[in-house]
Amino acid sequence: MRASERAYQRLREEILDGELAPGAPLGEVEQAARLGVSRTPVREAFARLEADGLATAASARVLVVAELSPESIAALYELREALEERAARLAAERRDPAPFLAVRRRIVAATEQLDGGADGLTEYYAAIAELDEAVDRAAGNPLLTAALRGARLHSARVRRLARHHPARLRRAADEHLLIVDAIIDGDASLAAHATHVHLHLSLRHALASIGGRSVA
Amino acid sequence: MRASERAYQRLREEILDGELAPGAPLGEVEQAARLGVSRTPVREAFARLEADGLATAASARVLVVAELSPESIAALYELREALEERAARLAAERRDPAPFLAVRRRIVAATEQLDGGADGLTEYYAAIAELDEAVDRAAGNPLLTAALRGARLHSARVRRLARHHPARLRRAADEHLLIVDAIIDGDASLAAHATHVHLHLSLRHALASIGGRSVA
DNA sequence: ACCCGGATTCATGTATACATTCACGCGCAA
DNA sequence: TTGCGCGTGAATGTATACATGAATCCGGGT
Repeated sequence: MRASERAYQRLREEILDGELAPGAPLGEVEQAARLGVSRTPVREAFARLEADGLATAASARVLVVAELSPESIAALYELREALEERAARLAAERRDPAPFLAVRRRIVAATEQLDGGADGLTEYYAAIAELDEAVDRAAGNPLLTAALRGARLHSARVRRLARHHPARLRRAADEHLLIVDAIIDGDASLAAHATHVHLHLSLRHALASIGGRSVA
Repeated sequence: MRASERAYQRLREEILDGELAPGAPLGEVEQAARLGVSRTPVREAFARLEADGLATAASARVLVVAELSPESIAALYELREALEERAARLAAERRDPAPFLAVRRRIVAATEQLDGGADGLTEYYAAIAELDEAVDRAAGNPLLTAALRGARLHSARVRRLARHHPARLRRAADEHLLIVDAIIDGDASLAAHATHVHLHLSLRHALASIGGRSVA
């Protein structure tokens, strides 16, 4: 694999996992040394991270890991609402239930294994990721999918911050199933509204979970 | 100014203006020679263009100017609908009429000069750009603004393709004024619906104007 | 004549050397 | 003591040399 690709994925993972904390400075030489590549691929990785919004220019010449304040989390969910609602609506209008029937089974199965520790959690998130992908495919709008990709990246950061109780995950699964069923039924309006409700509750849980502390 | 910045802006302008036609290959050495810089800043410019969606990887190692088919235009307007409607709604809810009163005057003045040739057209688009900026400010959501920036970039390409008759521009101005008035009145619902209508009509005009030919 | 395989070539991918600019700190003067 | 100014340094910005690998073209075989 290309060195720039490895550098990008590694840095992205570290930012999403919180190993690189919000506000942490990103120096080319430092990261190049740490990752074992030259500055050139690191520069490219930095550029992609900045385009993703995971890194921001603190001043003219210093790049830092993007902040993650309650305000920015609220803004993120506002954006996701606009995008996911539209995507869900388009998916429902498509009327191609087959992939969603498959996703539905996977979500149900994953929910039953939620007490199985870390593996259960991983499978749960994988199932949700498959739902996202199915929605993107059905929506059939590459630009929308690209915009959603960025928003979901940020959501992964939030997810790690907000420790998810099994109770919340179980309820979230129900919300997801309602969305899936609406899409299967071709009920675009319900798909959109159910998506809205899900995001609203997710945001409320996330903000409550981090308790207002700015994770800078 | 940095060479990479100049290269990016120049290439972006040329893509938006159509001088670099959709499908045109972007070679590092070629553009570096043409722009009078080394490959390094050109690489950075290419990366930004790809992040903007103005360039896409045709194969593993060749980058081309992004296509602009009727399908992608429709997809673009679908994305803009989702984003602009939300932004207009947020702006209306903010209830800070002052900047919109100013923009309103500017749009009205620009509309009256629409027969004044190229200058009138430039002023018209500048007024619309000011409206976009005012909406972004009022929405107060940096992520939403960033997503809109990308979508509006693509719209600039479409605009150049669809030769705009004065009649359409005058009508578009009316649509914009309705949006502005809704925001001034704090009528979020009307602002969103008026935005929807405007984008719908703009898309219809654009598609009719380019007559279904795929501008690849 | 057609197809397959390998060498060649050229664009990209990476590393590194050089240029530039900004920031920090030290020293001098008021 | 404090403020200004210059020098030094360390970072980024740029250029270029080198490595890699994919696409093409040619030659041999079927």
